[in-house]
Amino acid sequence: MTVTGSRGRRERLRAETTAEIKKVALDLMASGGPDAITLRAIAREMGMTANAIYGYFATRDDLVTTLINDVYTALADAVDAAWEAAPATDPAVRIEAWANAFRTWALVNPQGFRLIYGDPVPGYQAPEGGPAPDAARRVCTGLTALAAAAWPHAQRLYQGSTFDWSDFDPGLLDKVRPAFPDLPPAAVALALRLWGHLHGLVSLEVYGHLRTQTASPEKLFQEELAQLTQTLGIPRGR
Amino acid sequence: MTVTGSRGRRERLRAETTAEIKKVALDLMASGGPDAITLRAIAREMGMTANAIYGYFATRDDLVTTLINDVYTALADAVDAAWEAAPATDPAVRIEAWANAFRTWALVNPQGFRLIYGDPVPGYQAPEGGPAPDAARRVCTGLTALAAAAWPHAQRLYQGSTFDWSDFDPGLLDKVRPAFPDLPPAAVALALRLWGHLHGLVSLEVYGHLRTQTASPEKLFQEELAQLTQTLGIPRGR
DNA sequence: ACCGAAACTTCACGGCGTATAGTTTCTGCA
DNA sequence: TGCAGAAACTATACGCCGTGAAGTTTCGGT
Repeated sequence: MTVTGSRGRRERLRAETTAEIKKVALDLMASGGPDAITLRAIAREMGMTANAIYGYFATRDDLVTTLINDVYTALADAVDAAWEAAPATDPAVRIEAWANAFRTWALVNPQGFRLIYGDPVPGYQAPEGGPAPDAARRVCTGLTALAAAAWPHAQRLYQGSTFDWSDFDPGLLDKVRPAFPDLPPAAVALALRLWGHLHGLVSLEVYGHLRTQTASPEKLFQEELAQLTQTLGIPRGR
Repeated sequence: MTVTGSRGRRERLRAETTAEIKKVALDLMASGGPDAITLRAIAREMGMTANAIYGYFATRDDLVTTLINDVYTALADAVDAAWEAAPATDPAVRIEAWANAFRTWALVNPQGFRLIYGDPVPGYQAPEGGPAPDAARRVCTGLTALAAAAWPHAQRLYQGSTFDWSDFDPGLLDKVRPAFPDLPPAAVALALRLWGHLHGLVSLEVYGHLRTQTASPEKLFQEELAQLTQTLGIPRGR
């Protein structure tokens, strides 16, 4: 009956319901794709009416934005964890760990990948600055860590390049430059190019465009990684 | 009043209406994204009832499949034309022409790119073997031409690789092997990897994921191409 | 005990794909 | 030339969707 106890109960119930809405939405997405995320289906699953959800999320797009944030954060956690777990002494292994974690997460959560990187849901309009700027930055920062690990060996590839700090988003640089003070602009460009390599193969695979052409996307991806570390000039072994 | 004249008229009207449906659908897509492709909106635009469209396409998905085919074919035409127009004597220029045509087409037709490579339309189910197998194969074959042009210089990168013909789709190989009889399996793997590189950067750009990080996706892409030809060991100039 | 807010329901609107049935219009043949 | 039949199209209906407005229930705080 204390003030905090009472208000705490209200808030706790509210938080629980919010969590259940998100959980049900993610379950629906996992089984039926992002398209299956509908307020009415969520409410049905929860034994409520669709309008009850408006007490927790202003619009469906708000809910979707929150989901994207959660899912994108989970992806960022996964790749960060893989990076941390790999030995800091072996850049090649670390880069491959990051990349394999990225691909594996995408294959395990294909609908989540679509939610983040594809057209999430019919008619969805992302908010200003993207639906999950923080998670996106975390992934980008992780990529920059790959680039930083590779940079001592790879910088020779960027002799003639003309990248400048002004080519990149200040918000990204705010996170990246303090973490890697010695890195030049070209290394950030390298990070984004790495992203392109990985994203391209993985998204072709997730969307089924590779399946029609090859039986072994896995082999393709591992070959990509092998060539990548080799091209960047990263020594293998400890 | 001849038999052929009469039947010709019917068929001509039918063909015209079919073409108008597709044109209106593509216009709607261009202005409102793939989501805007709805039978009711198309019919509204044409002064018809939505159900009238069922006389021309069995379901909405059938219409979408046809659209994907048309759009994918247009993309294939664009990249093929760029490839043909570039001098056969300079592989680096030819590869860059192909890649730039790919990116340019995607930036000019972002909604088309989404239609082909993303989740096309709410609830759309692609038919067996993909919506546009021929166009997809054409693009893949074009990529293999890039790989073939690069192969004499790049094959050293695939010394230890273990690719086999059985790793790839027979339907793809039927088109590719006659055209490039001397090419080993690893070269097809290279083609798919090239696809990944280009697709990754372009799709990140089209879906706005790069915009949040860099002001110059163009520079990034050109750098990618420069490194690509360099890595593959393709000599520049004639 | 009671007030007020929060949580939730009910009803309604317009949009969607599409199945069924009915209507108009045109073609080809006797 | 007239008419059967097919083709083109409309009307109506069903269940799905997001969402707004208004009404009802529930419950913590005084």
